[in-house]
Amino acid sequence: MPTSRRSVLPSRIASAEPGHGVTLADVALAAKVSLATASRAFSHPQLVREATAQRVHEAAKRLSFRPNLLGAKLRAQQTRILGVMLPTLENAVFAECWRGIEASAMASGYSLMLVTSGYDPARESERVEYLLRHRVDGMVLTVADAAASIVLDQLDRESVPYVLAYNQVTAQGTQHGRHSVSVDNRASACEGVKALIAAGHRRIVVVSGAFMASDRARQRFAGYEDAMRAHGLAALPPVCLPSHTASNTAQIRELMARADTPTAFFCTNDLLAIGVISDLKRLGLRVPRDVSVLGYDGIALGALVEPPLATVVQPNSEIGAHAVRQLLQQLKSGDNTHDDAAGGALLLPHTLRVGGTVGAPP
Amino acid sequence: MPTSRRSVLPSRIASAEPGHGVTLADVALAAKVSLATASRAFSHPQLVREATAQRVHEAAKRLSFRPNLLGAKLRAQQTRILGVMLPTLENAVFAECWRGIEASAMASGYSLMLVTSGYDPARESERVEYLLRHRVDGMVLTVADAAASIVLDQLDRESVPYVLAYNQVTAQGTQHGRHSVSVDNRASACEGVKALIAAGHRRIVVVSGAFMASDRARQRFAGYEDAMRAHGLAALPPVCLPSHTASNTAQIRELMARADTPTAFFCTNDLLAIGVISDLKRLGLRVPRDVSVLGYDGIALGALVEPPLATVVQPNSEIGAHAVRQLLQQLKSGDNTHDDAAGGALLLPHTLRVGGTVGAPP
DNA sequence: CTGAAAGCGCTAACAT
DNA sequence: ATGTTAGCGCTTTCAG
Repeated sequence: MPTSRRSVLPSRIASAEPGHGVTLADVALAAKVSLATASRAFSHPQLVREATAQRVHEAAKRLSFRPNLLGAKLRAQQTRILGVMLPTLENAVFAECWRGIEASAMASGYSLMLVTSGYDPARESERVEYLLRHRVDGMVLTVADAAASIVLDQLDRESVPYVLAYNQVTAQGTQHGRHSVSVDNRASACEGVKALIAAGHRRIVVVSGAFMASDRARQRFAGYEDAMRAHGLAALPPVCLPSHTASNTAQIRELMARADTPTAFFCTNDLLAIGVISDLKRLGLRVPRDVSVLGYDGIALGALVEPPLATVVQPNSEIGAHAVRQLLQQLKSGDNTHDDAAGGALLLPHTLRVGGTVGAPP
Repeated sequence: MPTSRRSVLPSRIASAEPGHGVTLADVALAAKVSLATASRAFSHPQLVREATAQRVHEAAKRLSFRPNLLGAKLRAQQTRILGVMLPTLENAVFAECWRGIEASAMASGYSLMLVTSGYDPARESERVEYLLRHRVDGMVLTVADAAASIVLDQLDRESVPYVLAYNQVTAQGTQHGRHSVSVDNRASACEGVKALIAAGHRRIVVVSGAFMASDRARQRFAGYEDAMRAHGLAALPPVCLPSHTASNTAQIRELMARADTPTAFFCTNDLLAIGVISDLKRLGLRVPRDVSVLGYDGIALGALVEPPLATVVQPNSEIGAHAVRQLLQQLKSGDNTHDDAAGGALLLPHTLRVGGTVGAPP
């Protein structure tokens, strides 16, 4: 009678908590089958006679049995849990991405464990270690700078399967067998800036949050340089605004007070763009009448405001969904990241949303 | 030699994956102590001689041992994992709340499992079941309508410890021993509307997303009625906009075309408010010159736009942090939710942000 | 098709 | 202070 030993546990109220404390052994007992058969009735129904399976399921329902995933996971030596590390959810880009991640993981029967890093490398390491202790089967993550990431190096060393989202693996990263899902940051930024140029702009300034720390900001800046160069225009030095969200009226004012005041801003993300537009308004400037602003990300909010934010649109939830799919595939084809020749950067199509905050120069 | 049996597992590459596959038994062996002592060196260092503990830790580092939380959790019969169910992260309110939840949980050594419900009751049940299978010790959640929530009833029945965030437990909920952390929705909304009235507005219309489905929308509407009544004004019927984010220019136009056109809108959340402001602009109306708009939530973005969104500010990340703290306390004081007399609604202070999109009526 | 039994990695009595 | 041992709930050979 393997059921009676549970009474040693402190203050377990027998029937007050249905499903809590009912084990597969109890179900087996109630269905008058062995533990093994009960297990099979759930995991491998084809290995058990129809009628027997029925009995087991009935007993399970009657006892409101809830399988304890912990036991299964421990035994199976794989958790079917995916770790997800994103910089923050307060930037809608990542919130939208999470939607894709969750949908994709759920659809494949995988669970998720989310942590945020706040773009802080120290926290990145700590959180990853934390995910690893939970024995996640793999991870989807966005790091500040993939090219200089201690945490990715560690993951490579331990050959933990992972897929980057948004960070775009470059030639150098490919050697490590890294995988990534993103848009083509450089080409898409170039396209966006070309649209600005096509609208008549010549003095275009890039505005970026932590420029040095973000690989994407740098890639997008390179795209800007490409576009400017292609049209024989001088690339201006980027302006770095301290925070991703705070208003920086002072810096903007200074910029607009210079001799050759820019006629357009290319902000490396939408949140920043929205902040810049507000700063501009505060200075009495109208957008796009006096200055044009182009963002990057394509968060839903951008389409909501008036005028709509012109921007380079990434398929955020798709990026998340594909990252999971990619990771799952990697898991299936053996734990070793390095054997998959199809690895590297998966580039998803971007689109341009123009009009709105982009117009002709004054 | 309990270490050699692991070789039966399929394709385990011995030293390629440090930490992966190294068990406490290996560490014990290397440190020449028993499994129990090795365990104690980590969990109860005071029960072990200094020098011994040292040896164990060294061995652990040398083998890059990473504890498998699964084993510990299974044995401990508590996972130290908290489930979190939020409607969506794409509304910044919940993203901000998550920040508080994560910080608070991490600080207390708890892990998190996040799911989103999309305000869909069916998905709510499914996701909660999912969390329960993972044996979360308790949950923090926000449901569409706490008063009519199947999932909360289930949680009550099974006496799973949980704390509501944003949903405000009312007298009826208190009987079930429910806990919640929120602002005082009704009083704060009332205050907000009074500010509108103080600015000179008389014809104030409430705009809400899914009104019938959201308890908070209803409570905030009640606050609006209180304010109107207190000033002898007629409460107008609320306007329900289908989506939380979509633009609804047509409906707004219709509203503004009526004889007694409202001079102010009270939107039951900030995202909605931002949408309404854009719709108004599209109709050629200026905010707050022609119409005033008051939001509710206090998302960071609202302070960023120009003019800044007038709104009722909730301490979102605090709500999350307190919900976790509350839950942890509940877990400590025994699993039974119903014995805690201190239960009920924890109300956090709200603030008002006026000016910006609220001005005098035309 | 079903059962018995051996663990997955860890912790906590219970002995020394 | 340390070792021995018995499981946590589940899956899965290996035998019948």
